[in-house]
Formats: sequence, C-alpha cells, structure tokens
Amino acid sequence: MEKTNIIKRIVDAGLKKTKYRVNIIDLLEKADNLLSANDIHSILLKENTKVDLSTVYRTLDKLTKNNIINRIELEKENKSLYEYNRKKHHHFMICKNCNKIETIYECPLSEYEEKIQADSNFLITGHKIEFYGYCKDCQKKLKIN
Amino acid sequence: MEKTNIIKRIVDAGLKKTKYRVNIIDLLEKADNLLSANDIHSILLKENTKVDLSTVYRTLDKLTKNNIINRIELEKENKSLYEYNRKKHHHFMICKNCNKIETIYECPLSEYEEKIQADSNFLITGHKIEFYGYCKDCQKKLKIN
DNA sequence: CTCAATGCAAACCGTTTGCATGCTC
DNA sequence: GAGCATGCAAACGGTTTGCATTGAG
Repeated sequence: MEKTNIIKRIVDAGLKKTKYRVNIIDLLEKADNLLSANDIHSILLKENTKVDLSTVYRTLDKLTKNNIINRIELEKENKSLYEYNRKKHHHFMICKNCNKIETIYECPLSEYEEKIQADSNFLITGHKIEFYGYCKDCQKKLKIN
Repeated sequence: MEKTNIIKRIVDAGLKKTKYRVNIIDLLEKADNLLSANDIHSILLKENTKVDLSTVYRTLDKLTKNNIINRIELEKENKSLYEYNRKKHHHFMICKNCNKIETIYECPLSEYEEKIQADSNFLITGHKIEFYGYCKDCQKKLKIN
C-alpha cells in the first residue's frame, strides 16, 4: 500500500498522523503472517526505528480500536497477534505440531448463526472459529496418514 | 458425583489420589459455570481447605492432561477457565456486555471440517467456536432491538 | 498553544519454577 | 523407601500505567 493511502486511513479515522502509526500499518500490511507486539518492536528496531515497547502497545491499541488492524487472540498463544484489517471475514487453522497458522477465507457459519439465535436468548453479533490439526509438513514429519 | 467415583477417575488415570485432586474435581463437577484457578483457590480457602495457588495450578494441569477436566481459553479472558469434562463436544456464547458465558450443546461444523480438509493441506483434528453477542438481560439493559 | 503521543521505569497479574519437605503407594 | 505432591518464595512474560517530555495540528 502507498504511504499516502496509509496516511489517509489514519486521518480518516480522526487520528494524528505519527511516524510509528504509519510504520506499523505499513509493516502489518506487508506481513504475510500474524505479528505480535514484540515482533513488531523487534522489526522496527532492526530497521533503525527506535521506539519503546509501550508505544508499540499503545499504537496497536489505537489502530485496533479504529478498525485499521485486528487483534487476534488464539488458543495456546499467550500473547495477542495482529493483522492488517482487510475487512474480509475469515478464520484460522493452527498446526498442533509447529504452530503454523493458515487463514481460511470462507465461513461456514452465516446461516447457522440465525438458527442458534432462534434457539437461544442471545443476540448473536459475531463469532470466531479456530481449526486445529496438522499442516502438510508436519503430517509428513510425524508420519500421520 | 459420589466421592468414590471421583477417586475412581483419578486412579483409572494412573494418578495418585490426593486431597486436592478429589476436592477440585468435586468442585468443578458441581459448578454450573467455568472457574479460573483463582476462583478455585478462593473457594477452597473459604471451605477451610488451605492450599497454595501453585498447587491449584499444578493440579489443574495434571487433571487437564489426563482429560478429567478441560482448560478453556476464551478471547478477552486473560486467564484460563476450567470445567469438568463431560465428554460432550460443545461451544460457548459470550455476552459482550456482561461477559456471561453460555454453553451450546450442538455443533454445526462436523461436515464442514471434511470440506475444508479437502480444500486445504491441513489434516483437521478439531476446532473451537466462540459466539459473541448480547445475553437476554443485556439486550434489555442496553435497549438493543 | 493545546492536547495527544512518546519514552522510561515501574507496576501488574496470571502463571511457572526451584527447592526443601511431606505424603501416597 | 522411592518418587510424586505440596508450600513457599521468587521469577517470568506479556501488558499496562504514571509521569515528565515531545510533537502534531
């Protein structure tokens, strides 16, 4: 994504444009996997962008609350992970052996939510699914199948 | 559940029968909601069963690994919750307002897993679903609908 | 100029661990 | 008696917070 578009997203959200916000959005937009606050902090330091961890946390918080990025909390991860918000509803598959995370861009639950709602007292507004299993490599490694 | 049955479960799992293991299983079996390590610790103290928090953690760990209880990690809870393992596959609904947790004893994903598997390189062995929304009380309170 | 963003250091909180002692089998 | 379970105190790791300083609009 172009820098100008990143800045537009920040300003459109009513946020101040700062160095770290631009940097972090850029970085997440380019990343092809989920990143933790610590991952992001390390990457920035490696790029000679000196920044405090607490600033990274505060930035991620702001961007999450403004729906520019998503905070993902997965079972067995003791930390939050972040992704650029591409506005496409999706879920994850997690390898129980190597912890690789793959995205599923498809959702089986749209009609089911209505059904559940009819049966319950809850007004359902969303859901989260995680699939567990073994990725291709680990199936081989562990000789599963 | 009778004490003798609890003890049977412990012994059958090849574990030593100890005071706290019996106590904690009993407590979780009777509980009608999910409990945290800290909840359990407090309840035991209140019942005049003096026990260290670290022992509670170690006990919960052992029981989880032996499938006598389940460890549940829900989004937005920064701590693990535990339930007695009734061996029935189920999911949870979480109220975004009051955090009430309700159980859904029904699963929409059994066939879907096969489909996803055909489309991907993963060998899927399980999944987890959380539904978010508003419970009956909070719908009223917040005047939703 | 004002208020929000940042750096720094310290606190927080759930959880884990090392070690000496106690208990179950 | 051997080895696991427990208590105690301390560490751990991700995250948050208070406060003084800097920077964006």
